[in-house]
Amino acid sequence: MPTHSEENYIKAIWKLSQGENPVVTTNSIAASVNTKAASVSDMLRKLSEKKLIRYEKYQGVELTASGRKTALSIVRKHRLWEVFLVEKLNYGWDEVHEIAEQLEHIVSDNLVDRLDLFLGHPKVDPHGDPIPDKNGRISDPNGVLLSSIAAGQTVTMTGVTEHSTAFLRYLDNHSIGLGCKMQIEEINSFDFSMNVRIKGRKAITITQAAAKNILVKPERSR
Amino acid sequence: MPTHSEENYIKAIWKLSQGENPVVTTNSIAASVNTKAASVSDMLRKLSEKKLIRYEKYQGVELTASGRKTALSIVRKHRLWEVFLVEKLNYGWDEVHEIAEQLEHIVSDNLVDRLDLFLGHPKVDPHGDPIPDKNGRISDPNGVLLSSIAAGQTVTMTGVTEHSTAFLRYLDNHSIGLGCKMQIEEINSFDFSMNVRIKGRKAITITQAAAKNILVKPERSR
DNA sequence: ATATAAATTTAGGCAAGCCTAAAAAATACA
DNA sequence: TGTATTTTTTAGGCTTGCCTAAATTTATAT
Ligand SMILES: [Mn+2]
Ligand SMILES: [Mn+2]
Ligand SMILES: [Mn+2]
Ligand SMILES: [Mn+2]
Repeated sequence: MPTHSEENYIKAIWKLSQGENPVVTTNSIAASVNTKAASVSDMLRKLSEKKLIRYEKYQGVELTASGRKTALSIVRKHRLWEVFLVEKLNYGWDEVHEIAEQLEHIVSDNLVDRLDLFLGHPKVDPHGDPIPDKNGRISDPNGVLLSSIAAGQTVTMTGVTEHSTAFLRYLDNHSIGLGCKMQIEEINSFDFSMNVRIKGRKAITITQAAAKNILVKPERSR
Repeated sequence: MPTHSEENYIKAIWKLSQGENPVVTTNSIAASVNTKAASVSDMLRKLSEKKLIRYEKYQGVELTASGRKTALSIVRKHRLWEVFLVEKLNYGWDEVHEIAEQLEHIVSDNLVDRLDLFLGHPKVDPHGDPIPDKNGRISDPNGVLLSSIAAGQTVTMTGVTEHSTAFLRYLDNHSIGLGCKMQIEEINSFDFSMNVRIKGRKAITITQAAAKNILVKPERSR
């Protein structure tokens, strides 16, 4: 059984490996788990001995199959608990991360199964991130960046790529959330901000910075 | 903030102090938290420095007001999570202890408040144990031992004083649970076992050993 | 009152996780 | 291609929480 701390490292490595490059650096892990690079080196040696990562000194690190399985089990718990907090305890999607960060370490396979059932087998968490199944299978993030959509298209919001409280509150304040159906009316050619109309509301402007962090699914076109 | 381990010690000391003698011994704590007496001595020094306990070497230990408050906050979380597990996730009352033992350490006052609300402000946990309020006020255990009841009386079960899986399963197998209304038909003078009829079922025999661990409330007599 | 036994504390040590400072390797760049 | 910079690892140390063995205190029983 990995320790609380090992789990945090494994999850961090998994997250960092989701970008283009699956090989993860010591410094990026340190930033991610809020420690110093020296502590990361210690931990990498340990995780390597436990065969959870492949590790060559100075060459970065990659999860093994076993490490990936561990990571996905933690991600599954994290996201299911987030659903619980939002759906059952009425938390806002900007408030749940810290608590889920703790709850993800509760050890009981059976508990996860029952929680999943209680929540109705949700497919995504409150941020639109897919929830891995109990075998560690996870679907691809569903959507493309809003910033890549052309004027005239209609899209439905499916997720965010940035989870900061500031950004999520910003979306709340503009009443933008998962499932919003919106039409891109115009893209300002100066700053690439978008004029967007959300189904039956007055149009709003979304800066490109924001649009780069919003995932949407285009209306199936013909 | 107390650590995970400190919380377990504080809660153990509180539990042990609930008997007749509020002063708790090193060995009893060791047994309770599954460590050795030497480790307990270490921890007592530390808790004493933090003013959570009053501690005189060789003289046993007592919680301070601050320690008691800490203990009751953990107990509150433990019992609320047990209610959640039984009421919402359909666990049996014999299955929840280990998981609640972990969940009780999740840090978030707000979470506890919301959980309490979600559960409908329960007054007792699945074992009939009272749930402290957010200010650390806790009501007395509600009931007297079934073994102290005279033949002829009618009582309602309100709790158990033993939480082992074996005992709780034994009660399940006899369909004895919280809220059962039962009439003591006869007490066998040889072994003090009780013939008990549960409202509308055939009579069963409860050994004195079992009756000593069952809490009941006598029907208000005249 | 002693002697023995039991309970408790102290001494010394170990593993996990973290840290800072110094050394070493990799990379950038002139 | 060699030097400067950045990244990473190693060395040495600290705290927490645990352990065993030894010392000390308290309780029990002649
Ligand atoms: Mn975490
Ligand atoms: Mn999420
Ligand atoms: Mn616990
Ligand atoms: Mn309970």
